[in-house]
Amino acid sequence: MKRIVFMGTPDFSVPILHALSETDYEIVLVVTQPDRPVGRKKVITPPPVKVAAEQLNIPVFQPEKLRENYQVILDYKPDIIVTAAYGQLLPNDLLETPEFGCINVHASLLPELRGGAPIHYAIIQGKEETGVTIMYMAEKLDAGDIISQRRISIEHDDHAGSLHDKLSELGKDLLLDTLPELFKNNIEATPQDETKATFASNINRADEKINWENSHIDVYNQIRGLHPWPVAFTKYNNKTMKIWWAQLDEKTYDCQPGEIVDVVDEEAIIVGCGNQKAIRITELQPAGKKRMTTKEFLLGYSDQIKMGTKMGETI
RNA sequence: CGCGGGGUGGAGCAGUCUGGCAGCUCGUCGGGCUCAUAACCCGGAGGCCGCAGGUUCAAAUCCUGCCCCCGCAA
Repeated sequence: MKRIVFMGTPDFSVPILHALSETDYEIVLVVTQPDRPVGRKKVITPPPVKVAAEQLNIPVFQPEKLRENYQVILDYKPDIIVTAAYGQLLPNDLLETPEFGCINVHASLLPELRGGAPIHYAIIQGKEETGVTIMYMAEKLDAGDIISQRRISIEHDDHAGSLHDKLSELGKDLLLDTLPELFKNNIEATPQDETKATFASNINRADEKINWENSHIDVYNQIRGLHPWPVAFTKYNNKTMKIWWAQLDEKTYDCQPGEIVDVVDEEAIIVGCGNQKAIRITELQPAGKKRMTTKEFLLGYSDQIKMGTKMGETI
């Protein structure tokens, strides 16, 4: 029976862990990030993979710095290390030790979208197709030789959340199909084409702010690419307003970027973008309030939404 | 003790500063109009105003403590 050490941290990794646990392979150890303070109240919270591993009665190891503290993993004598969104780079000692190597499940079609936020950026960049890649891990982030890939199309109304779930499932399936071939030494890995590498580093605050100068397509992709986390935002009346959901409006408007040009059926606020087209905001969240539909918002805030005023401006 | 907004019928809000009948929009129920309607007209139900204490003739409103939700920052 092959001995597997699984390394992962967020929700993306959980279905993969569960699937592995139902195979004939033995998961001897789960490595995940340490419990972290979460949210405003800083409640110490275990990562999803830890919760799942404990339910499966698998030992859990949570080094603060893997590079300085990995002997435990070697002691478990894994035949292979499988990672999926673990969150730390593996030291060379680990990469070189297991007989069948260290492989990673990555949520993009490498060499595109290397880095920590490939799902978000696949949508933000308006891609119509993405996928998952299983590759050997190299010292450099997400740069190892490709073992297998599987594609999936991005639907027009997909968002980061829906695509995340699909890719997690896809990655799980691909891993279950790939592992047997790997153990039979049936695979030949292909080096990545470095000239085609693109990067999707973690989302920062600036990436979440809507630039109304952009085309309505780009704005729409940004909104759905950041939904349901961390959510795109703009400014209105000098306060933060999160934009949870919107639709494209293909009509041409004579408008300034960010200008409110119309309110339709009392349930959508239409905001002009840089290309004279617009988006229809259908779900939003004013600062200090809960997420709500535009219809609900207008019941109480309609006097604050005036035609011709602009979103995105900090007064 | 990091900064800030908030808790008011089922939903979203006003009212609080300056104490004095619980208000708006929507939904809901009943009736009417209509070929018809999510449109329009009429009528009704639905509130411990987050919790506890204090001040007052009188508290959603002022004072004190607590709970909860959210936007930032980290």
